Amino acid sequence: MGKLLKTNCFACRSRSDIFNTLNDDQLQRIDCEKVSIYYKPGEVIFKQGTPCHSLVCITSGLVKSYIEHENSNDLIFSLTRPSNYLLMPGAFVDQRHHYSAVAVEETTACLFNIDIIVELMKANVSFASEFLRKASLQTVNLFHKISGLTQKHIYGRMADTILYLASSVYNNKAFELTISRQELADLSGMTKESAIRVLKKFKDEEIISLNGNYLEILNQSMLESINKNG
Amino acid sequence: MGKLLKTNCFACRSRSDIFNTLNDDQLQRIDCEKVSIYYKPGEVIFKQGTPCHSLVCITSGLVKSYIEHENSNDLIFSLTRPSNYLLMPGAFVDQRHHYSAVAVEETTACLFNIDIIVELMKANVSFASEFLRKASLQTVNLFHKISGLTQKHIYGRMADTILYLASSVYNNKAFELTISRQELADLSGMTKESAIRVLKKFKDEEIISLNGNYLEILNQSMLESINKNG
DNA sequence: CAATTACATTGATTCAGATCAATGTAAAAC
DNA sequence: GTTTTACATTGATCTGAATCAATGTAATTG
Repeated sequence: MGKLLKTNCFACRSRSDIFNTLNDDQLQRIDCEKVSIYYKPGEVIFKQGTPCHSLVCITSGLVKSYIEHENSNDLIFSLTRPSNYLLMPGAFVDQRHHYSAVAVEETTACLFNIDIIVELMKANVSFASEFLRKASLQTVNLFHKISGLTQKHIYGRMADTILYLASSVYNNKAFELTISRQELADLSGMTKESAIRVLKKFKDEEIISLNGNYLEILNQSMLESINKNG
Repeated sequence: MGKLLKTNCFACRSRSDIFNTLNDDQLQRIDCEKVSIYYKPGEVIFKQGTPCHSLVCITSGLVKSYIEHENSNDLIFSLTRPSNYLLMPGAFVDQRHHYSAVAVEETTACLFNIDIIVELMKANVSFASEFLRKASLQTVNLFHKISGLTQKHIYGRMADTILYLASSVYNNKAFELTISRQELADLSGMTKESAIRVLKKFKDEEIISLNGNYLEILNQSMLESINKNG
């Protein structure tokens, strides 16, 4: 599970902006300490319920973060691209992961021991407040997710997912999906069958075009309206 | 909306434990700066979408925190008792409240300007890390809430709510409800009518007793089992 | 290249829980 | 003490989305 890689924090193009607050000595410290790992699609980065040791920064690829349920579908609450890291609120509560993280595409990530991160937060106030800012952003996003899941119907939820993919994951109105229909469903809090039916409806109404995994938003404003009202 | 009260942080019996990390000078600072307010049941403490200026510490009473939806029911994600404060992730993101807070019982609260809180976090590492710990706990609780809302049926969700009320709100297996049936429903992510029907079923099955607003848990283990599996 | 395996699609059916519609109850206001 | 108003309860009906059941399609494997 994961192949070791050689990397350098100073030259890193996928460095998370929270590390910009560190001075050279501090950056040196995490550079020495870090472990860089390669994951194949489908490989587990960490699993819900397990002890939480490391801060994970994604340096290439795509990762899904999801809440696991015993006899029910997973709920993906976030897809993470390079320069972002996987937040671990459990690190400050019960030292357990409260969700699972799995590579969706080929992924590389740097792991930093959480004790060193805590140490740096104590030594560097800007680093700590940047960290709190990111943690708060995640919480705000969770409020948004709860809101969507409880208030909206499947059409609105899928519209939200498509807009999220275009704006935050593939950064384009047209993209080749690297996630499955099941994952599209898990992102939208519905079953695979419902996801397929909703996508078909959007296609029939020429809101999107979809051929295999190639998706293009044809009517953005309609999609936004469905997201808001449906 | 709210009557001014005279209080003292040093002698306060309802002081949040995050303030225990402060030295006397720092405590003096927040004591001088704070504003203490009385709220009647139903009064708004802050409203979703409005600018976020203050950290709110509850010193007596009970407060509901809920996500508002335009044409749909509210979703209460937390009830807050004294010694706890209302977290405001928006303060570090977009300076907006992402949920509303309303007094359920007669409530008093102390408001601290967020700038002073941020200043103290910079001056006092323990205070900052205690703050991050509380924020992380809230996030973990939100994961739990999402999980329950998407995975469980109404019986499991109401069982969760009753157990939450007994363990974290009224601190007793038997209690006089100070929240309405609608609020019970908003806590459990269902309609008022469904909440009433579920409560009736629990009563018929002698899992709880319920007379008016007096609720008693008769079969705790059954309730836990429904919470887990239903 | 046939066979296995994983993923995608479509239709038929079911059901949990919402909505709609009264009616009951009790506290507060005049 | 009657009226108003808010909250609680119950039953009937409806419906969105899940589940169940095939079948289709494409990629991988021996």
